[in-house]
Amino acid sequence: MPTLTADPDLDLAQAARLFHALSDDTRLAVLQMLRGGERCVCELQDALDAAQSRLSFHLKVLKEAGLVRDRKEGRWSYYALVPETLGAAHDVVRALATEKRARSGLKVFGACCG
Amino acid sequence: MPTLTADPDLDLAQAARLFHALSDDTRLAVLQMLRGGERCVCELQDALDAAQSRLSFHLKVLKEAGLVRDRKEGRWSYYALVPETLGAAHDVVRALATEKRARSGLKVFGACCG
DNA sequence: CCGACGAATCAACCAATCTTGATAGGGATG
DNA sequence: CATCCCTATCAAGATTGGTTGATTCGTCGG
Repeated sequence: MPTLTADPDLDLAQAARLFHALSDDTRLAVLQMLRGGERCVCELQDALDAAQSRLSFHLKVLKEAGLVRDRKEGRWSYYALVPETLGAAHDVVRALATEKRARSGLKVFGACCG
Repeated sequence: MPTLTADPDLDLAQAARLFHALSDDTRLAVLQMLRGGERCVCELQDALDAAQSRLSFHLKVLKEAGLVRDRKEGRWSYYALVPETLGAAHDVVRALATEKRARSGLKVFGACCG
């Protein structure tokens, strides 16, 4: 679902949600771990030593942002990266870093800033 | 100051701060505007129609994150992007999107997850 | 020197987000 | 079925973040 539109007038609201999901130490640590492949919740718990419900909360945030997906197997849950969404974030950042057509010759200024 | 270390064990705390600065509509709109080049505060105010102190607050957040720099000229302040910082954000996202060396042959599992 | 203007800062308030501990559900195991 | 394990969810409190309006500060014009 998190499909960001291309360069011109990208969906800023959507991008903001995405960056919010990325704006937390614990969540970034989770993503970092998942770079190595799918992980079970308990592995993450061990590695990050985060309280169970805390980790669960952050996983939910990541999932709702579309950054990870989960899969249940028996009594375990496994989480993995969703590369497309990271790709989308990547695109937004790149777009922002890219200069837009310079301001047109005639001044677009408002009433101020002689 | 916002120098993120390269791929292995990137500075997650720093990255989190960066993404936090990016996680707000108004701030993204500001950055978006600045893609067109340096802008005076009053221009931003007009374009985004944000209350003066509100905008000032967000500009401060962006500045503290190193995403923009400011320059005073007479009674006006001009803000512009700091491309390096966006570059850093870009790198972090790319790193996260990049698979790390697969997990070693022997299982690194903790006490759980048969 | 005085008043107007552009911008930053402050204090107060409200809203969103995180953390914690408790509880509940679903699957395995005996 | 009784129980244990793994995970999700919930409610409560603490923390952080954003908005608003007022005040302050520096600069310019008269």
